[in-house]
Amino acid sequence: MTILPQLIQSLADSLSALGLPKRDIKLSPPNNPDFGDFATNVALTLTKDAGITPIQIANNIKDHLDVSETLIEEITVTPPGFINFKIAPTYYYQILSEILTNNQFGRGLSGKGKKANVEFVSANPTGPLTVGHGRNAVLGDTVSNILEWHGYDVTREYYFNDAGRQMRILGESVKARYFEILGTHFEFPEDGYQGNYIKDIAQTILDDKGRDLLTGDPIFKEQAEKTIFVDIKKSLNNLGIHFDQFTNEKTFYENGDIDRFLEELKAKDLIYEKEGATWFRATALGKDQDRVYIKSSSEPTYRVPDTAYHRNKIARGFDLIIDIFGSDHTDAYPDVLLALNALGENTDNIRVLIYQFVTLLRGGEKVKMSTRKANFVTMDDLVDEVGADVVRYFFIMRGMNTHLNFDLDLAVDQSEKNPIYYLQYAHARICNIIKHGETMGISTNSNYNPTLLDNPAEVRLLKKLDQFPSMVENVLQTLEPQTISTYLHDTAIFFHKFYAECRVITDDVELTNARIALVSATRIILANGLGLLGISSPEKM
RNA sequence: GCGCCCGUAGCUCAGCUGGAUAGAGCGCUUGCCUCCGGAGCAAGAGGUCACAGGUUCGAAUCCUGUCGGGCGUACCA
Repeated sequence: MTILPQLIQSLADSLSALGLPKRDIKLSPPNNPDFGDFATNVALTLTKDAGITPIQIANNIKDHLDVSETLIEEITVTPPGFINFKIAPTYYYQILSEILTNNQFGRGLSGKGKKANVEFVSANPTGPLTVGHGRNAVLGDTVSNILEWHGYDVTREYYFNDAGRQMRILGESVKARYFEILGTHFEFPEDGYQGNYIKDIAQTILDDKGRDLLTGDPIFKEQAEKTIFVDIKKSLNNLGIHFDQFTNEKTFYENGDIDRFLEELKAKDLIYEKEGATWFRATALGKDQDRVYIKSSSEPTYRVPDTAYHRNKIARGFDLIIDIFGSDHTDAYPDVLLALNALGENTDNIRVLIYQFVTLLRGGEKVKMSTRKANFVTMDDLVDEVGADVVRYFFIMRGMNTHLNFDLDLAVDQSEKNPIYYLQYAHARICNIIKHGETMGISTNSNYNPTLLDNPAEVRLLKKLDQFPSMVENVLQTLEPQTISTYLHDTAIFFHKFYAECRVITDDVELTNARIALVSATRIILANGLGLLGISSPEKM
C-alpha cells in the first residue's frame, strides 16, 4: 500500500476539522532531504483566507493530524510554512517486500476493462520510413505501452491514404523508371519521386511482368504501394513496433460514411456551395474562417475523410482515443473536432498529442528532408548504425514540445556514450550480482532482514523505488513519457552509487541476503520502466 | 500580420498544474580497480533560467510586452 493517498486524506481531514477551506493537497519530496521525505505547502496556500501566519496554520494542521505512528516517524513545520513528513523505515521495508512478491509493482488498474485507440505514424506509403517519422513512431508506441500498463486494451492503429495526388505521382514515377530501363523515352514527372527505391520497384516489375506493360497499367502504383508498405512494416518491426490495425481512408468513401455525415451537416445548414467548391461553415461555430470541404476539382480536402475516420473511431466504442501528430497539424485537428461536435459527437475522450519536429543536423548543417527529392535518412540506416534501443531512448527522453536538434554525425560518434547504456548497465550489473550470488549458494528468497538496510545509499535507493507507482500514474495523466526516462536515470544513479559504496555479496550472510533483496527489487523496477519505453533490459552487455 | 511551440552551463536537453540551495549527459581538469562488470565511482571548473515589466509570502515555472528561432496560417495532407 502506497502511503501518499493516506497522508493526503489525513491532511484533508485535518483541514476540515479546523474548518479550513478545501484545497488540492500536493505532497512531494523536497529537494533537500533534510526536511523529510514528503512536504506540503497547504498551509501557505491558506494564509490569505485564515488571517494568521502560515506557520501557525501549519502547526494547527499538524496538531489535528491523525496518522499512523508506525509509518510516520516525525512531522515538522518549517518556515515559511511547510509541513514535512519523515516516513518510518518500516514503510519502505514493506514496499521492498511488495516489489519482490509482485513483479508488476506499480501497475495501475484505472484502465481495466477500457479500450483505447492510439493512432500514430500514419505515413502514406510514398517512401521508406525516415528519421523524421521516428519521434512519432516511438512516442505513439510508448504511449500505448503506458496505457497497457494501466490496464487499457490498446489498439495501435495506422491510418493511410493510397488514393491521393502524391500516390498518383508515385505511380507515375515508377512508370517512368520502368520505361527508362527499357530505353523508351518517357518523361519523368516534374515533381516525381527521385529516390533509388523507385528504380528498384521498377526493376522488380520488369523482372516479374516482363517488357510489354502498357502505360495505363495500374501495376506501377500497386506494386509501389505494396513494396513500400512491406518496407515500412519491416522498419517499424526493427524498432519493436507492431500495429494492430491499418485503416485505409478509402473505406469511408466506400461505406458511405462520408456522404452520410455531409448530409447531416447540410441538414444543419453547416455546408454551402461557393465558387464551385463545397464549404464547411466553421464561422457559425465560432471559427475565424470557413473551410473548403470539397475542392472545385471535386476532390475532398483531408478534413472530410479525417472527420469520418474519427467518427468511426468513436463509434467503435473506445474509451480513449489518442492521435499523435506533428506540429504541422496544430491548426488542422480543431476543425475535425469542431465538425464532430456539430454532428453531436462527444470528443472529450479524444486527446491529440502534438510533438515538435526534430531538426536534423549533419556536421552542424541543417538537413532538410524530403521524401520526394530523396533527400532523407532512413530509419533503417539509423537503427543499423546505433541500434533500436538508442534510437528509442533518444526520441523519448525529451519532452514532445522540445524543438530538438539531432546531429546525425554526433549520434553515431556518441552512441557508445549514450545515456541509455547507463540504465542498461545498472540492470546488467544487478543480474551479474545475482548470478554471482547463486554460484556462492545464495539465492533470492523471502528470508532477509530489511532493517539491515540502513546505509544512506541503501535508504535513498529504496525511497526511489517507492516513487515508481506515483510516477507512472502521473505519466498516465500527462502522457509525457520523458518523465519515465528521467526517473529511471535517477534510479540508476542511486543504484550505481550504492554499488560503489556497499558490497552486496560478503561473508555476512544476513547482510548479503538483505542487499540481494534490494538489488532484486531495483532490477524489477528498472526492467519494468525500460519495458514501458520499449527498451531491452540486457542481463549482460 | 495572426495562431501554436520553443529560448535554462561551451553543446544536447531535464526541471514548468508556483515552493526551500536551478540539474543531467557530452566536452574540459583531477583522483579511484589485488575485491560482486571501470559502459562505473569521487572531486572540480562552467548559469543574468533570452530581455523588460507584472501577480505572489515565494517565479526558471503563471500573466503582459519585446527580441530571436521552429511550425502553421492552402481549393496540400
